[in-house]
Amino acid sequence: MGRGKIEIKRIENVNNRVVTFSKRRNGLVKKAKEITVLCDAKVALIVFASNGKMTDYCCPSMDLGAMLDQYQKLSGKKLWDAKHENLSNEIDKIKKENDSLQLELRHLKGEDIQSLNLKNLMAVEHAVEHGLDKVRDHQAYGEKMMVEENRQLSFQLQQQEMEIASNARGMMMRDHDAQFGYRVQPIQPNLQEKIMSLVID
Amino acid sequence: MGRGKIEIKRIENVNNRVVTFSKRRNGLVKKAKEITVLCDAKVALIVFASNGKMTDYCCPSMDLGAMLDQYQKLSGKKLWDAKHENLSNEIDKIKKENDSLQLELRHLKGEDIQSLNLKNLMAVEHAVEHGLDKVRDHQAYGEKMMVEENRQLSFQLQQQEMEIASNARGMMMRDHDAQFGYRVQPIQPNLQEKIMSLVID
DNA sequence: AACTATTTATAAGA
DNA sequence: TTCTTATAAATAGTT
Repeated sequence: MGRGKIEIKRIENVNNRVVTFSKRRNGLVKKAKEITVLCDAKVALIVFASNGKMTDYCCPSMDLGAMLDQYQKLSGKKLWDAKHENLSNEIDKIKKENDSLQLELRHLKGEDIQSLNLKNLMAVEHAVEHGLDKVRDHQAYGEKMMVEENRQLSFQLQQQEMEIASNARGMMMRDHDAQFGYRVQPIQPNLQEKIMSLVID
Repeated sequence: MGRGKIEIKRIENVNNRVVTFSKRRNGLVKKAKEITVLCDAKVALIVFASNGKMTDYCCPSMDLGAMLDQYQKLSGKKLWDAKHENLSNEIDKIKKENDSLQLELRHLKGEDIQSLNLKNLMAVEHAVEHGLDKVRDHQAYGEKMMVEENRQLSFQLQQQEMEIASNARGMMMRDHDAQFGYRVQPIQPNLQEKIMSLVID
């Protein structure tokens, strides 16, 4: 419908294609609106131009979400129900995992143990005893490290005092021995940090 | 476009309306196909007749699901993402809860305690000690109940023996004292079951 | 963005 | 529904 007949195939001239798109898209939306009004129809229309720009129309009597729900019912095709189901399943799985963790935790804290039989009760006792041992070992280790740190700090202090004494002597000797000056480095520089992290909140 | 001009308003004559719907719906789909081919456009079209019957068209280069994903991105409107987001958020929340439960559990078992500071470490120690006490109390309670149960069983046994002796005596007296017959009931009927659940796997 | 010659869609009738 | 056909509407090519 125009000055000349055209074949229905891709318009190669970019400009013509863009102009034709614009005209026909307007026509399509107009027709969609008309059939909606004339015939009481429900219409949803989404158009993407080749440049990605979108145009859409949805009849006023039903929103797109409802249209698509209806589409899924009538066509049997799934648009989002599948994803939806997967997520729901995952939630169920994680919730169960959560419940069993929570129960185990309560057992280790000595709660709800009425529900345990003797064998499981003994397993819990062993787990708890073992945990307690490890916690106490760890604390003992911390104390041991503290003692070691003390020893090292004392050592460094002594070294620094010696250095100061040496520098003082050097000054008195007009820097005569400066080439033999030295600086003490901590043997394990991060040790103190590690221990402090155990002690400080 | 036809024998006469028409106003764009609802066609009241049902038959005309249905016929017009049919013609215009075909026209709409045809136009949708044409713009798809001519202009490289992506088009999705869903039409419901007033009787509920559905017609749809989707360009061959993209399925409806992908079209709608794109629609949501470009329009910012949510069709099903809202539902999905809720579910995803819930999953995240539960997963985090899960992680912290798991960490707490490991701590109570004496694992990963390097990451605890002294204050938390002591809290864990107290929790574990308390749990151990409760587990041991519970076991002690079970043993005590066992002793008590034994005592009661002995008592019942004795009562039954007396009953049997009494019945034997009654028979000899030709049921003369039957109105004074009695039956021993267990004092705590479910006690044994409770204890067995502690002992049996 | 207008114009307009032509093609296409379709309203009414059969 | 389908076909026909007169007419309205859409639009291809042009300005």
